[in-house]
This record gives sequence, C-alpha cells and structure tokens, in this order.
Amino acid sequence: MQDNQYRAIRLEKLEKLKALGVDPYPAKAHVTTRIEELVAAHADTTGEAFEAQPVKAAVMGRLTAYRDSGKTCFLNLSENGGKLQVYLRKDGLSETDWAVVGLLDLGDFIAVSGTMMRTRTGELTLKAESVQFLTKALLPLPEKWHGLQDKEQRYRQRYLDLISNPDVLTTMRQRSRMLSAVRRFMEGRNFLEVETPMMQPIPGGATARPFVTHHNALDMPLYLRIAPELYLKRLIVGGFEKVFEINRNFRNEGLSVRHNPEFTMMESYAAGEDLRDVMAMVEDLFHMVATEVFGAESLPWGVDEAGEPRLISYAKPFRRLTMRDAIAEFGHIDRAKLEDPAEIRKVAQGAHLEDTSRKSPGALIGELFEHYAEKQLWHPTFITEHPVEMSPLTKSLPDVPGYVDRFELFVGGMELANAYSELNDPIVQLERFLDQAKEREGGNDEAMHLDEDFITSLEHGFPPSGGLGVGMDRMAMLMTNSPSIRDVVLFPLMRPLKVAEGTEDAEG
RNA sequence: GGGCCUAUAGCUCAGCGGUAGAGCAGCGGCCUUUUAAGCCGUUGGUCGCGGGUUCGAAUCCCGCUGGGCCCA
Repeated sequence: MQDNQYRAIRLEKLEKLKALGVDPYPAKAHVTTRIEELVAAHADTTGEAFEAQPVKAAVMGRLTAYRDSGKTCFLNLSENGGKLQVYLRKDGLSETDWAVVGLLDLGDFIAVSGTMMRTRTGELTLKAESVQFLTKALLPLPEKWHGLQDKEQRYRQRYLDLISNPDVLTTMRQRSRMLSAVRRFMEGRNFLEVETPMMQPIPGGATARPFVTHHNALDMPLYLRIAPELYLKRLIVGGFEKVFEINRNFRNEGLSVRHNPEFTMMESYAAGEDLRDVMAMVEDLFHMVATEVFGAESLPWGVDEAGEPRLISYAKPFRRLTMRDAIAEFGHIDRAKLEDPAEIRKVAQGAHLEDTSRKSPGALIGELFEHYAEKQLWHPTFITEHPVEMSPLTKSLPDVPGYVDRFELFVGGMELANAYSELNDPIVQLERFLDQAKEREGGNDEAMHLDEDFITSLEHGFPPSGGLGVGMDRMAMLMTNSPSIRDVVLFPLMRPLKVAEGTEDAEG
C-alpha cells in the first residue's frame, strides 16, 4: 500500500461519491454486451445507419483516457484488450451522473448505457445516457503513452504491466491458446490427460536439484517434483495405453532468460511406440502449433547482426543428427576421434572444458555438444544417440555401444523437447540407478535417487514405450518471439523486496 | 560464481562537482465532436541504502541491496 497525495485525493473523491448516494464498490455491473463484441459487431456500421436505426448498448470498462472540454467529455473504456470511446454531455445525463463524471479518475471502472454513434472523425463511440460507477481506483495508472517500462516493476506488478502494455496481454493470450492447442493435439491422438503427484517422497525422472518441503502430520520430507516421469510410467504399467500431463515442474537452480524455477512441461508416454514414433509426433506438434495457432510455417525469432528478424522454419521433416555428428560438424572435428575415449578427452581439453580427466567420455561428449553445437541449431533439429551416462532412464542402442535411443529437439539454440525409447528392463534400470547412487556419493547432488517402488513396477512389466517431454514455456517463447521466459510466464519468480519478519532466522 | 549496465516526482526520462528539472499524470480555472485534445496557472523529491573524498556530492570513490543483459 502506498501513501501519497494521489491516494489522498482519490480517497476524497470516494467520499464525495458516497455523499452523492453512489456506492463506489457495487456488486453488479449493468451491461448488455462486452466492448470487444460491440466493436466487432459494428466495425462497418456507419453514423447514418446509427441515426436511422438507433443501437442501444451498455458496457463496462476501466477508464484509461479522459478528454474533458467543459460541458462534454470523451473517455476511453478498456476491457479485456478491447477499447471503446464514450461521449458524455452534461445535457444528456442526470445531474447525479454528471457529478459522478466529474469525480472520475483514470483507472476507475464504470459502466455506461447509451446509444451508438460515430464522431466527426468516424470513431465508433457510445453516447452516454446513464453512468454506473463500479470501482474506485485509489492509485494512478502508469503513464499513458510510454506505459510501464521498468522491467522489475513489470514482473513484480504484472497487473500494471497488463493494463499498460497491450503486447503482454496478447502474448499471454497466445500462450493460453498454444497450450489449449497442444492439449487438443494430444487428445486427438487418444492420449489421456492425467495428474500425478507434484509432491513426491522421492524426486525422480530428471537430473536436477529439487525443492524440499515438509509434511507435518506424517512428519516427513516431501520434494516438489522435478519431473512426472516415474509416475506416468507407473500408469503405463497399470494398463493405460497413452497418457500425458501438462503441469509444473520445479528445479532448484539459477534463473536466466531460459530458466524459471517452476516451469510447465507437457510430458507423454505411449505404449508400444519407440523414438521414431515420438519424433514424427513432435514434428507434427510443432508444425501444427506454428501453422494453426500462429498462422505460418516460418516464424520470427530474434534479429540478426543487421537488426533484421530471423526466421525459424517449422517445415517437416526436421533435421536429424547424432550428437557426435553435430560435434564433428559444428566443431570442425574429425568424426573418427569421437569414437575413441582417449581422443575424446583430447578434444575436450582442446575445447578447454573443465575436469576433463575426471569425467567419463560420455559426459565429455555431452559437454562438447553443448560447447560446439547447441547454440548453432537454429531450425528444429533432432539430436539423437546420447551417451548412456547422461540418460539413466533410456533404452540402450544395441548397435551403438555406450549410447541410448534418445533425442533432444533444439530450436533457436534452445532445448525444446526430450524423448526416449523408455528403458523397460528392471535389471538394467536398477544398475543405472546404482550408478547414479555412486554419482551422488561422489558429490553430484543432481544425480538420481533410487526409487525402489518404480523398479518394482517395472518388474511387473512395463511395455516398450515412447516417452516425451516438451517445454511449454520455451515453446511459447519461440512462437511469440519473446526473448525471455519471464515474458511468457505471468508471475516469474522475483526476490522479495523486503524479507518478511522472522523468516530470515527460521531459514538460517 | 565472473563481467558490464541500471536505480532521480505516481509513470517516462534529462541532469553527471555549485539552489533538483521536463513531459505525462495530479490540482485550480476556460472550453458542448475530442482522441498523446488544447490554453492559463500550479502542487509534488530521504536523487535505492550506508560510508568516504570535497568548502560543496544526484553527480567522484568504496561497500551493500534490488533489477537487467552477457559469460561460466
């Protein structure tokens, strides 16, 4: 809450409204239509037509502009991204209503009832016959022309950002439509949407640090999930054929333009399918979202050195490249060297990677890929054949020792999706978990925990399955051409301005 | 974790060693088709916080905090 001259003046106006017998916070707005509907319905209606055949309407909105010329006044009402001009005349309103108009501030909500007209310049306008006051705003809006520019304040007070920067509302609506389209796409392929635990006794399904919380009644720690994977697989064991979940994952890691600690994934499993099937589906999914939700097969993403928009093509098929081929191609490295552990180590040293002597060849392949190739992958590219060390839940490739049947999809230099032919051999899965346990003992706190019940479920029989995870926030970034994840997340995590009393010691 | 940038009125921004400024918004007037309305007048500040240098600091230096961008 702020305490300043603006608030004091608005409080005075609030009292004056009450003195007029006006309720400044009534429960119900008397409207007959919404601004967007009204504007759309009369996009082509002429002023003459309005005079010949009067059109009555009552709308509500937030007062966002005010042009007063004595005994008349024009104002703009905004609602849900729509805008309508209202024309008020002293001789067209009751004495009380005209007095109410004199007490309006930018930011207030009102409803206006009247007839439609066009002004001299042709703007669609509602000529008021009565005014209903709806809500007094005690604080002023950001500046009308430049909007709210300060990024910190935009993220902290997203409501102000949404009011004053129309692009934000557009982007967030597009994100919503995108998620809806993804859901319909999956349902159209007979996937069933399910919800699995967000609070898990053993965090699994990814290599990441979890958030920890505590359940009081059971007096036990619980982890916010880093992935739904192990639960969704249990559902396939239980007999579901195809399942998906669109929901939040939580990873206790740093923040960046591509990382928010909570983020939205679409994760799916299909019994009987393998990586090739998933690949074809992911191509269809991205192509569908680009063309049907965003209206084009090629969409802009960022700008080049000359400041010109760069395009990403979602035309099918997407390029396929093994991880080692990608390193060879973008790092200009002799492909044959990437077959030999000693040579891999030399290449890693040449790339100035850290701890090259301690890390496994597979881990180094992963890092070399990130070093040389990841940022270069502009158009959608499937990177296949990942090292087994980095993929404890993926089926091995019988003909490519040390590598697994996995792809990651890269677009615009970012990882967008991750998919496996799922490991379904419980004996091998247990061995992989034990390897991860050694990693943990070695100090890697991102390594996976052993989940015995998950192994038990595999022992009851987990059919061959294709699994997929797609980052919805990053997809929204690409599709809406937003450079930061904070531009597609309504309320990105921010450090509080002031630490609440007492919490500092409690955390220590 | 490292580097660069940034914090001045409700908002958008100037000012960069010598009395704290503008536009919008606000407030008081005038104006019955305006639209970034216009005209006249006018209120509003712990210059993020704490030290230091100086006769004098929004400005220079050090530290802290929040935020942004780049890198690891």
